[in-house]
Amino acid sequence: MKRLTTRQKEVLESIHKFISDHGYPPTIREIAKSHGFSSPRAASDHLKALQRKGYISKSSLARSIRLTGKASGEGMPKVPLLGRIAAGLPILAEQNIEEYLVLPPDPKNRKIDFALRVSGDSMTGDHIKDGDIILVKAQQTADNGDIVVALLDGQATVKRFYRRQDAIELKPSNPSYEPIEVKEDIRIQGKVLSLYRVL
Amino acid sequence: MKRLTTRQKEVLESIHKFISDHGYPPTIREIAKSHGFSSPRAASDHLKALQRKGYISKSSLARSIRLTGKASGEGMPKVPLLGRIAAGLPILAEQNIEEYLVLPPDPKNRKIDFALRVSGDSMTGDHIKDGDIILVKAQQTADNGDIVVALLDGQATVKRFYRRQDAIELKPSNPSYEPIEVKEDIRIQGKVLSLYRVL
DNA sequence: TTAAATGCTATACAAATGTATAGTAATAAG
DNA sequence: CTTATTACTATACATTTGTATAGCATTTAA
Repeated sequence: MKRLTTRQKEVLESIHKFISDHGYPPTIREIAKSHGFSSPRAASDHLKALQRKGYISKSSLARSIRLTGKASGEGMPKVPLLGRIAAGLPILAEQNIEEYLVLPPDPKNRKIDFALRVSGDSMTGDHIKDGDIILVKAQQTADNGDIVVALLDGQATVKRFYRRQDAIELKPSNPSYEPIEVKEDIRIQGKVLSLYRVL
Repeated sequence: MKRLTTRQKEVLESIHKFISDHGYPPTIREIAKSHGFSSPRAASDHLKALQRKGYISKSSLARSIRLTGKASGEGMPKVPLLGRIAAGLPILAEQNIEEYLVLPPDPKNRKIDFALRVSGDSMTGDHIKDGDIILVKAQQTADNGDIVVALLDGQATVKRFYRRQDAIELKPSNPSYEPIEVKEDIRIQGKVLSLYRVL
């Protein structure tokens, strides 16, 4: 799913709010008005972009906008899906949030704090592949063998966690990658609880 | 809440179904058409009655019907999770249903018909491992390269689908397994759309 | 560097849509 | 018995609404 511009995010958010306030989707002119556009065309352009990027679907009928994915699940738990991690910021900083995901209830009743799109193939030994979305519980430490999210050089990375004598080993499960040794464990951001993949 | 007539119940039910099918409420004419009324007035009369009796609320805007109270509390989509497949029965037979899963809305807005727990490691080349839950759209055929669910010897199996000259090839993505040739494609039960894994 | 995408203003138009008017007939309520 | 409610047909009309046309300035991607 392609990324949205700030403006497009605002428009999508306003549609979400309108539906949750009114119970039915807004018209193009209602969207325009709520953003101060003086022409329906401005709102229509945004809708076309949102549709092209897969965030909404619509027909040529009145009030026929449908939110795909996230907002259609009212009342379900929502977690932030983190995109590119900006260096120096806390991982859950708003700048890092790409969108919000609706999740099914965790089968073991654990709390999911955030989701992250996996990039790279360093964990293919655990059958975690590029593009997979991992669901993560935020925590600062972990047990040996846990799959964790850690910040390395301002980038979020997924690795297996092992506590050594005087360091932490972050081990890729793909043997073509080398294990990484870090001194502090404060870079641990969370533990991976589940995985979701769209084919 | 005043009681409804049979006809009014039918109309209310059709509105409910329309919203759950389309994601937005119907127009007066769409309601009329679905009940075979030749005049929008007929549907409008029913809406007035439903509003007076407190079952809906509406404004004078397009598609502004709202279901009040419990009628609006739509549940999330639930799909059957299939367990051991009983030989000779249709895959969606009640005997095969282990439990019902609440799913997040599909990001591409596709319809999920059932879920299946993967058993075995024949698809590890696609990073689908034992215990994974695959979300499947029911269909009788597929395109080359699709990952499908098929019935082989009364057992549900997940393989890649390839149409050959006079047969169907079901190919495991784990090279230590041999491809399977079948004559008919009527055993295809559905196409795998997404995957969920609990760690 | 050139094309595509973004983000708008302004106006116009045909189709979609809620509502109104004018009836008819059967049933239920007071 | 009379009135309100139910349950419709048929047509008309003003608004609402999506979309189209014609621009323009800025930013992003190839």
